[in-house]
Amino acid sequence: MYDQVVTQNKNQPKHQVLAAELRAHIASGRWAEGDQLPSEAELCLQSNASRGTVRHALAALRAEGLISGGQGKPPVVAHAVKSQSFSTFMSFTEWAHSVGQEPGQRTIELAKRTAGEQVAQQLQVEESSMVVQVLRLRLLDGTPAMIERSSFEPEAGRLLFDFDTDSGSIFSYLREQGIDLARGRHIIDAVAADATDSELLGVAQGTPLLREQRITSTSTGEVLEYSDDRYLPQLANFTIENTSEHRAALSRIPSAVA
Amino acid sequence: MYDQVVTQNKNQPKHQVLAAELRAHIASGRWAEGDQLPSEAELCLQSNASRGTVRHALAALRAEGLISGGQGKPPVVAHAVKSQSFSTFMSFTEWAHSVGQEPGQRTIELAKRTAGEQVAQQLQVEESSMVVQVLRLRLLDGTPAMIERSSFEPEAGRLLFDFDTDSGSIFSYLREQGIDLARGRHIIDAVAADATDSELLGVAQGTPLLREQRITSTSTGEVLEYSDDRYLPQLANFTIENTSEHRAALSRIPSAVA
DNA sequence: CAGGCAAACTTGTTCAAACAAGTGCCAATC
DNA sequence: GATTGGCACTTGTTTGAACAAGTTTGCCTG
Repeated sequence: MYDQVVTQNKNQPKHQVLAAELRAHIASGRWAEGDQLPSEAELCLQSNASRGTVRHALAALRAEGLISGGQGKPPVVAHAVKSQSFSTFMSFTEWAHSVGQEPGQRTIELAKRTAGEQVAQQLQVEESSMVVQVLRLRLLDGTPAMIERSSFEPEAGRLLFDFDTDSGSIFSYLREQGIDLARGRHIIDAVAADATDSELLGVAQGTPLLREQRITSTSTGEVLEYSDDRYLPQLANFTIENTSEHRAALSRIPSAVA
Repeated sequence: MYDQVVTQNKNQPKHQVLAAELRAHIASGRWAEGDQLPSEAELCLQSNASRGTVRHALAALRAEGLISGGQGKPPVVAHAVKSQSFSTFMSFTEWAHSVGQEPGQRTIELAKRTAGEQVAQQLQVEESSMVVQVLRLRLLDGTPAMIERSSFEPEAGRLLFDFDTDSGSIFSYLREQGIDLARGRHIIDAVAADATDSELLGVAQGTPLLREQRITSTSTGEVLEYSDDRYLPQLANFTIENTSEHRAALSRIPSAVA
């Protein structure tokens, strides 16, 4: 069973290292759904950590819904939707790889233009401000899967003119360039495929698409990106679990009556 | 500022009581977005709890995305999507009330019938098993907002024949009857309005609807309900936030190529 | 053989101490 | 006036102890 010694990473707290290792064991299938984890006492011995530290790591996994259980019994692996790391969730490319599919992208347009009303509102700039916009078709295993319309505030966006947007992940590239992409807000609804969508995805106009609007901010809250991603719903969905013990952070939000 | 003394509730741990009180302060608007919470030292004094207990409560709020911040500074209220409690998320009626809207419902049908392939699969029963099904139109402030198709395994479902399904929340009623509704799984995608949807919601067939498929289980994992809820997307969406520090429990899931 | 009870084991909660690391403010110096 | 350093304050991590509460196992008795 769990016999790997936790190695203290100087840059990372012990509880985070342990949580990551436990996640890896679950992700690798070593502990399958329904399997019981080692007891806290065992984890303490094997990780050379105090019980408080072990519990701290387990609490993180509980909050993610990865494990569950109750007093008197070691935790079990939940029949779990695996939670996805920040970057896996934010980057289509990374996500596709993580689910064993080949990501692809075709850039339709990269432009600098005035924001317009909606983009201005989301990026918290003036309507007449210049922003950088990208329109891309994203593919999974060669199949068109999603249309991505991203708008960037100009400082971050100008970096994209030095990047081959057909090569992969803008999110990863910007992070490599030192841009602080740290927070995301995701609004999920449904829209009808417009003319561009229908042409690129190869579906009829009006076809229901699963839309994710994503707002990406720095760790201090400055908005850097607003993106409108439209998925073919037969190719992807969003899934979450909640329990009476742990709230799901997902909220159902009412909109104004049209 | 925070001057209310935390009262120890014998049935609830101190850290949960404190977390609930902090949530209430935020929800009431007493602490607005961006406002700083009292320091941990102050919270310890005022709640008569140890620093560990205070941090435990704050950790829960962090995991929900309700507060954020870093070392050396007290937490601030995030520009937060408020997380919703288990029951608020699972019950349309309770959710509507929580967002200040008047819920309504009109039962189209309550029936006992054989499950059929998809319901059987989701409820983990045989296709020829009898299940109880409800079709309802749900309204917000008198406006049609959602079509709900729920299927219950027979033990729980038979209780519904003694319940006025036009009066409110099935979820709440079943819980009051002692049914252990403790876990939920939610799959969000988009579908085209079918003939029933279009008639009840007053939209054209093929209109994109935001679909939430919900599977409700007991705390030990027995599936009790499968529901297919279809929202008018202009009336509701699902929103979540994630950060590089705290994963969102929501996952993007690929489906098989059609 | 079945049921009940006690003991051992397990997780959940609370408290406290110590140290690390980050923030902010004030005073001194250039 | 600007910059730097020091100090007080703040949060983050780790450890450990004690107790509560739940689970499991083994043994004994009917």
